[in-house]
Amino acid sequence: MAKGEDTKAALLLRAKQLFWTRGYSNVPVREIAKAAGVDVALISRYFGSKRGLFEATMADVPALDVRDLETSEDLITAIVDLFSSAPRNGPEPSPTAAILANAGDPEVGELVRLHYTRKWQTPIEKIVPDRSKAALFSAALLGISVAEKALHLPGIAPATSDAYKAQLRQLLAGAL
Amino acid sequence: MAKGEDTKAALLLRAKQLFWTRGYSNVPVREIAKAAGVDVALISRYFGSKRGLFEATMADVPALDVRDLETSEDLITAIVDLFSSAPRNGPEPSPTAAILANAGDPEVGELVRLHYTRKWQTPIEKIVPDRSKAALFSAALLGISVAEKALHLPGIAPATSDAYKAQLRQLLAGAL
DNA sequence: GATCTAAGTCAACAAGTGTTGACCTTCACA
DNA sequence: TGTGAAGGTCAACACTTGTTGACTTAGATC
Repeated sequence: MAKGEDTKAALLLRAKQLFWTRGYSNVPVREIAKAAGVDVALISRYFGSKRGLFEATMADVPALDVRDLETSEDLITAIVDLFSSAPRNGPEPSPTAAILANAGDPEVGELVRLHYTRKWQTPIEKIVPDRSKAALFSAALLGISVAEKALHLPGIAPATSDAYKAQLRQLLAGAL
Repeated sequence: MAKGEDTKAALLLRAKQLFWTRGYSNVPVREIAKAAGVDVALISRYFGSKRGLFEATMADVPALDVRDLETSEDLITAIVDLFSSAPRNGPEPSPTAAILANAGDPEVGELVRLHYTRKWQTPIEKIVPDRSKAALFSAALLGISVAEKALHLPGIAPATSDAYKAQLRQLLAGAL
């Protein structure tokens, strides 16, 4: 039973992998369907449209959880942990990559930017009341995450390294 | 005379404006030609192909000039100056925006990433010998520039403000 | 003025796009 | 066994894409 839910989930997973790495308009729906082992028409059936499928992938991204955090120091620790604990080569690519790949897209760019502010910047502002500082801080974080997980720039060490952690912590502390 | 050069320049300018904000594959060549007030076929004639035109826009970006810089302090000052002196609403969008909009593109992504390392990260490494630190530093810069010039995120003050400059300087200093 | 070349125009092409509607299959339930 | 719906398949649609080749125009050179 509930076979439909399985194909829905398969489509969603493949859509994340493709949309978030290559960008919304660079991925034909036929390719998503093929990767999911499913017919194209089912995308329209289950998600209404290609855009509907994309929206579903973004809706699936959890917001930064700051409920247990009090000070800026807590925030930095949490973020360094987050960066070093994230599954490095899992099947689901980083949502940060989604920003890089889609923020410029005329069709879904606005949606992506909205999700970024809602789920990342706004929570940070809860801990860092200075709006300008919080914006700068989260922007720097975005850059680092993007460079590491989407750009694959040379020179960025694995985030598990202690030396890297220390450098990251130092950079973040300087921003607050 | 040299009317051909004029249309070439017009095409290049419009291509920058469109490619760098919306991304390579989101911009049809017909739209570029229309914006330049020129026939589509001239893109193929003068630049060989759509991709050739894109490459021309990237080749036009100057590298970060670090010849007169010695210390990390010099570098920070130069960058803060660069950020606050850049024409904010000029016709040419920031090359940083080009990275955001195109780094994920399967067709031109590699080219864009190459330009980023060549023209931005490598010069920074000349001043900041620690490769890992330099990478983190330039990644943070990328994020800030992207957030300001391409994402238009809320909360990022105009870079001309003295308070913003001070915050930026502090963040950068923390990274080095 | 004739001639040659650079510059520009136009229509068409082949390929790929998202979406739809008609059809088939499977299976629980009466 | 018959019926209904849910899940899935297939071919076709209207549209947009980058590129090309044949054609026309403008300007300099002799």
